[in-house]
Amino acid sequence: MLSLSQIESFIALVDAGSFQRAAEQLGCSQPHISQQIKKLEAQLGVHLVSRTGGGPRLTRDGHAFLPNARSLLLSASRAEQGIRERDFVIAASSNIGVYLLPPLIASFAEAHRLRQRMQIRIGTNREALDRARSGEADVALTEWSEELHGFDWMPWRREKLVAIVSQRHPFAAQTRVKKAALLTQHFIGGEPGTGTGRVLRTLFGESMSSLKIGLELGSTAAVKEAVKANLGISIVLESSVREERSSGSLKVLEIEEADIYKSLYAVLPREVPANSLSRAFVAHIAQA
Amino acid sequence: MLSLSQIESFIALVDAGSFQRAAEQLGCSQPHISQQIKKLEAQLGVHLVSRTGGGPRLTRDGHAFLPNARSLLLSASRAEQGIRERDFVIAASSNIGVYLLPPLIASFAEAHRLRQRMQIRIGTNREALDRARSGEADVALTEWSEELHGFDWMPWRREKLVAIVSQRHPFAAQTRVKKAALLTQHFIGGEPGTGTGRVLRTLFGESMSSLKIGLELGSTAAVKEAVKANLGISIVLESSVREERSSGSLKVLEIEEADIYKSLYAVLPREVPANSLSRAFVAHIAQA
DNA sequence: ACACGTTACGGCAACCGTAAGGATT
DNA sequence: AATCCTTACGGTTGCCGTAACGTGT
Repeated sequence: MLSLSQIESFIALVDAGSFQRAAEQLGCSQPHISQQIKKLEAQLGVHLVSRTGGGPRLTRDGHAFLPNARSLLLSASRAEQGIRERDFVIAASSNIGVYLLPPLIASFAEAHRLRQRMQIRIGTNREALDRARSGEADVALTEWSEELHGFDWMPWRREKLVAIVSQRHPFAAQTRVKKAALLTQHFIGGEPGTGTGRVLRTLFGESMSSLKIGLELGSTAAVKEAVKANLGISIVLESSVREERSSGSLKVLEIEEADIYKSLYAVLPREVPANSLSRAFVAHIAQA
Repeated sequence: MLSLSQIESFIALVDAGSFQRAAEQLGCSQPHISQQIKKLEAQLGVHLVSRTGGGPRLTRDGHAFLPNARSLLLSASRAEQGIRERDFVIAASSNIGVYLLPPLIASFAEAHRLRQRMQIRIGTNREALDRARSGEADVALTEWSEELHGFDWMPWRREKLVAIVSQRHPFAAQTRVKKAALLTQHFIGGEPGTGTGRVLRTLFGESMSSLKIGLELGSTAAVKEAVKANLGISIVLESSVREERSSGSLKVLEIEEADIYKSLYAVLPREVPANSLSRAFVAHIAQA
């Protein structure tokens, strides 16, 4: 196995033009350079430098090896650097990533004078969790969580859920709606596994089965469009319809008899130290 | 300083999916893998893998490091390979490279069943020597040589020198020319430092100064064209005008009173072992 | 209880320094 | 004689094995 310190000695020797100066350059003794080069030559099975007077001279083999040696040392330092300059990656469900994250990221980056670049990976809740699990992301922000060995998961916000209907819907004139009334309507579901189903289950309990789910769509954006087209009603995060509420393109109804909230979770590897950026980020969004 | 064997352990760990299998794969003990990874992590200042049950899992840092680690190991093996597959490089003066070398190379490659590729670097004699000296070439073939510390130089052929004149030249009808007659003609010189000057000096001795050198051109090809244009006469290697002699575009005259020859030299580093390809090549061209 | 990784420990080799010995100018 | 590299030598370090110990399923 080649050794990088031997390569380093070789490069230093070439650049310095003598064993002595190479030793000074690397801050070691001169015989050490001799040994390193000798080891390297033994390893490669060829002579790299000729020492026959008038200073060391690269042999043909040495010349052939030199560019490879340089690039090897370079990629080594790049590999070492790279790990400290890697981006900070947040995996989020689309709801969170689209509607909640942008301002949080902005304030976090400003508060921490962040020099690192940040990336957001938006996907389903499942994908976000998998990204944290596989190490592809530093932290996952999801709408539900589960026990994962080696991972901490903590709620960082409670988001209010509201019912939405189109302007032409019978409920459009109301600002509130009774729980029971929802059961009479065609219901449009969003991304499977967002946890909304769980919330509904706790909300409706036994009567859950009488809920008429007409459409199951892949994203909140799709759900909103379907509701605008008056295909049914839905329940979404309040913050995801802020825009439509003020423009009036959707009617937003508070659900009576029960404030229903969905907790949002942050998931990150347990071994991440308390003073890490990941933990700081979670702390930041939890208090924002 | 990063160590390649640590990187190797890391890659093996990732690929094998467990410390034990990585150890088997590398043929070492399992605790050794633990240590290597731990060292590597200490070196980088980050955790690369998380061991919290269910098999090792790459952390975010581990993921970021992985591609760099792979490429590092790859370039290391390439650097090691590369030196064994390097081309065999011959530096030659243009006369030799152009007029003598091609058939020699062909017969050498055939005789040795050469798997290596060969390269020829054609230049001046000075450049050829410098290329051998710097290690850019395995061997230099020149028309003269000098004492170089650490280098062997040996004559490998005596090439006959002949005078050339144009078809319209007064000497064109002759097949031989007297030494003294050359002094009456305008003389065209070739590449400076080819050694022809030295040959002429031994040929003419004291009368050298009466030689009328009209043109000093950069290459033998240029000299031949100038002679064809009847701008003067010249003295060149016999083998460099074989073509023109048979086509009649130049008249070739033997020089009377003295067979004049130029010795051709092979120069190669002294440390090159006797069983090397370089030595074999020199031996081959010397007896061809 | 079992599988898997870590820690503890010991022998041995390799590292890397100082000091002495060639070789070349 | 001076300069530069190599060789010789010794102390320390670190490698890498076996064996015992944690830890999580």
